[in-house]
Amino acid sequence: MYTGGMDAGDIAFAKALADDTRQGIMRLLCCEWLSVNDVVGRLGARVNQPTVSHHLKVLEQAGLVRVRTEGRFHFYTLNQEKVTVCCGSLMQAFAPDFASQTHEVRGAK
Amino acid sequence: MYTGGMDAGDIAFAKALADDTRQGIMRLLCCEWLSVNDVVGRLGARVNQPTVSHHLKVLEQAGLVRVRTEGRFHFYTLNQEKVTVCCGSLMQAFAPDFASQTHEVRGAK
DNA sequence: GCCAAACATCGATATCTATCAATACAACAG
DNA sequence: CTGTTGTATTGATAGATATCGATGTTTGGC
Repeated sequence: MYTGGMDAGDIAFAKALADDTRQGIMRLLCCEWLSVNDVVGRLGARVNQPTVSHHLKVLEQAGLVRVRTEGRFHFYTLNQEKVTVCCGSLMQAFAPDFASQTHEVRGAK
Repeated sequence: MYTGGMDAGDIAFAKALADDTRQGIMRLLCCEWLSVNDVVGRLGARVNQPTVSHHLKVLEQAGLVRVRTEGRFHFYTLNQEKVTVCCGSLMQAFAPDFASQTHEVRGAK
């Protein structure tokens, strides 16, 4: 453990992205709202429900997905603004010579 | 393991970033060339040499650092173009609604 | 109230990874 | 050639995490 840095946000963002299954889920949630079982279904028989729930929780705690509860269904979608902010932060930290075109994010929550 | 995606580059990039110590090293190497012992020294007494060598190897295999050998010294520096390309790729995949301002990278190797 | 569906949580396990001490390797100095 | 310095590699270990079966919890239908 390093514990000498200041922005834990970049670490949390990178950790959330550092898994194949999670990136697969993120692709599914990129442009639509899906329920947990929808995600399970689209991932095929490779992953089952508790695993998907676990990954969605990780993504939620990293602020990378939005959740909307409707009855007994929990719908998730990707938080593209968060992705944009984090990529911008990474650019500023690790590619300052290329970060001139600052990504403007209006109302990023 | 998911094994259903196509671009392993984003995974490798995220995994390389998903560690505090490695991000600390990346910050040091962002804008200058440093030898391994230079990095060890600047990290204070928190991490020692084999650990730094290990992290540098991980970063190198991810294409995130450039190496220049001079005598018995190995100098490393951050590859900002690679960071830029990977952030752009992440934006295209996970924030397509915000990825309009495509980051132009000339001669990114 | 009862059952089924959707989802979360728990417990166990296997794999991965970060770390360090010890050692090997390479280059330079004498 | 010998000793020293800079770095890489090895082996061992502790901690993290991805996965799944089993179970708990909540909601809706009857």
